[in-house]
Amino acid sequence: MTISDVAAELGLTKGTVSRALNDYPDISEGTRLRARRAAERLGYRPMGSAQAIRTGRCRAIGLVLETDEHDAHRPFLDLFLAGLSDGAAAEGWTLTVATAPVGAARETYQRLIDERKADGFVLPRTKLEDPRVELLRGSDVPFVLFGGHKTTEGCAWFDIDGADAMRQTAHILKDRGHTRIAYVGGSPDYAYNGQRQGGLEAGLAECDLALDPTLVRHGANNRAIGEAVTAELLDLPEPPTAIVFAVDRAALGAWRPAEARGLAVGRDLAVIAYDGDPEGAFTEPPLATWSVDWGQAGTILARMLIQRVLGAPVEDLRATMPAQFLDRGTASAVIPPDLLEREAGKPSHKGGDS
Amino acid sequence: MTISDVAAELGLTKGTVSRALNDYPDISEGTRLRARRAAERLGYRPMGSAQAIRTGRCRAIGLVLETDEHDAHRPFLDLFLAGLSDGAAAEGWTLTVATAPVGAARETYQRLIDERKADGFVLPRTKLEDPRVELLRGSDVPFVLFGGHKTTEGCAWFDIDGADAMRQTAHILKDRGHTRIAYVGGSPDYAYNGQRQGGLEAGLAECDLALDPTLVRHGANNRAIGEAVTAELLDLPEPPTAIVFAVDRAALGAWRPAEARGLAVGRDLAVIAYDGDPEGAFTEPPLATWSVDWGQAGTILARMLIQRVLGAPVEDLRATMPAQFLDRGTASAVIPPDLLEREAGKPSHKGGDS
DNA sequence: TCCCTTGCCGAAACCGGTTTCGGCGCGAAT
DNA sequence: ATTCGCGCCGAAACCGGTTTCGGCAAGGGA
Repeated sequence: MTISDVAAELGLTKGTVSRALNDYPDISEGTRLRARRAAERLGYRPMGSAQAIRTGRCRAIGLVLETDEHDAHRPFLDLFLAGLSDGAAAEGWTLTVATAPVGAARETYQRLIDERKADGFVLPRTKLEDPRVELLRGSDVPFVLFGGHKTTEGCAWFDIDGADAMRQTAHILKDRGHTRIAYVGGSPDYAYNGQRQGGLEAGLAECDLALDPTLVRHGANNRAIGEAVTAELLDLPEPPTAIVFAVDRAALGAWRPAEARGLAVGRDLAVIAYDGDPEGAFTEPPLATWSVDWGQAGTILARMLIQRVLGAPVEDLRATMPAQFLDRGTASAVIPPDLLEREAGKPSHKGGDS
Repeated sequence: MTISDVAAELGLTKGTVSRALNDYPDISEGTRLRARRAAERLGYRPMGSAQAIRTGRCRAIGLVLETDEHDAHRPFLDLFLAGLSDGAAAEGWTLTVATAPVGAARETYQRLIDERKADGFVLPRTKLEDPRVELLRGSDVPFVLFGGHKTTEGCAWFDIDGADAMRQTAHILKDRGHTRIAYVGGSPDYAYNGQRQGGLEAGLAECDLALDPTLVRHGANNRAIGEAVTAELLDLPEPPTAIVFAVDRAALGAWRPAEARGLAVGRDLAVIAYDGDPEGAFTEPPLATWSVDWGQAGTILARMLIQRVLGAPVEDLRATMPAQFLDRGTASAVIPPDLLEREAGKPSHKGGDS
């Protein structure tokens, strides 16, 4: 079923039908309707490749997933893909997905670009220094960043407002009596790390508190490192009463060292993290965390990229989305006010450790 | 950089260059080489859409992921995609991914077919009764099943040999002294369920054992149901000493009811499951399970689909791959031989339940 | 010498759309 | 009665490839 078939059915030329279906102004309303009905009735849909050749657009958004990073598991990949797919489908676009070892990503992008398998790209997990940005900018291919970058000049971007989440985290912990609050960051290659720490510091400042440098750690992006760092923090002469993790998977490592020191997470030690990893729902108590709506993020990114391909200026294509706080058990550790008053900087909950 | 540019560079016509690059027999070896070198040097790559319009193939394999089933999380989706992508890239193909609510999948397929965004489809998680099969067969679109189907006539398919895994499971448990072995199946809509149960029965038969119908349960495909079923089994007058789960996520529900009855998983109760879910590595003790190499499965499926699109008969496109046993802690519960001899069908490990 | 292969390439049609250009027919303005 | 403008559509070029067809030149056999 081609456009010529539709045209023959109507006694028109294919050019006219094409213009009718694409809402050209030099087509009478009657003809436009007849064409639309005939296309519908005959089940005609334009072949993507055929229009791509003339319009230069294949109406596909590209997504290259970099495999390798073994600690970077993706529990939300399906949701993210669903969001992207929905956003694309809403405009009649589709999704071209490829994977590449982190080193060889360049060739993968290049092939997709050269063969015109995608009109632009969504860049997930952008790093502060990200070779993909230079590559795409150099090839003059539209793209949208998902995450921060050292310079966003000339870039469209989308991000979750992790800074604000952490700012609110400070208030939450302050309201529950905490003053000695530790921060455990993730991988320093990504912008989220600085953003979340900065947000926490800003929030603490609003509470007339400061982030104690001795209570700050970095590079914890998995459970094992999370355990080590938690142990380190709890063994300080003045250990924190609350630990804020930049990454859920690191926070999952808080239990063992805490229990080994006679502390119950959620009662003696408050833990708040970020990501909304589903595993956090199965801990005891469940992990309080800031969850990200990956589906909606995908939809927004798809929409932004399509706008970008269609010519929207990058300045109009920048947005953030708030994370949502899941106020679960690990955040309910409260420092009683009376304790606060008489305490003088000493740990208030030294428990059953030897 | 189009083929005309390459032709101009060489003083040839684009038709000649096209034939040279596509190994037509009426091109001299010298010209073929010159064309190849020039294309390489100029960085020419044929635009996919342009060749699709004439050849009828866009060199893309389609994958539609059905969202909805909230219990069907996909911890291996990234690996599977990587495998598919690799297999596709090896032949110069790409991957078109879409998602759809399970009910509306039909329209999604139809759109991809009509717009020629894919030359064929990989059908993940095929069910015994699967409307996708009829749809694609009716539209005469090539596809490869990943999983069993009520009838594989006219279908290319690939599957993991879960039956053989379960057959071996029977031997493993028998060798460790177990005779009262329970089977907890997953969703009956899928072929794997019957395959795994059948494999277990076959293996038991080889050990001169039979699967006791009172120790068989069905429909456990998540942790909550796994807990309920485990509790039920352990409360039987003659409880099993080993439970075989068709699905890891159901097996994760074995711990709570076991501990509530004073039984330690891996010591008093053997558990063997299937899937290789990463969460199983973090239980105490870690879950013994049959793991599937999703990456390689994807690569094979991609290769098979491409062959199918290129005209290979379905009879040549059928294969299975073995699962690999991860002999971890939960399988090490052993029934001592002496106990076996003097016991008379009574539970040997009734523990601290009231 | 003539004819018939054979190897090799140019020319052009073709795929299924989009887009440009030109012209017909009609009503309104001069 | 022209002329002009405008609405509307046909005709044809065009996009970047693939594929078919025809023909030229060299070589071989009679």
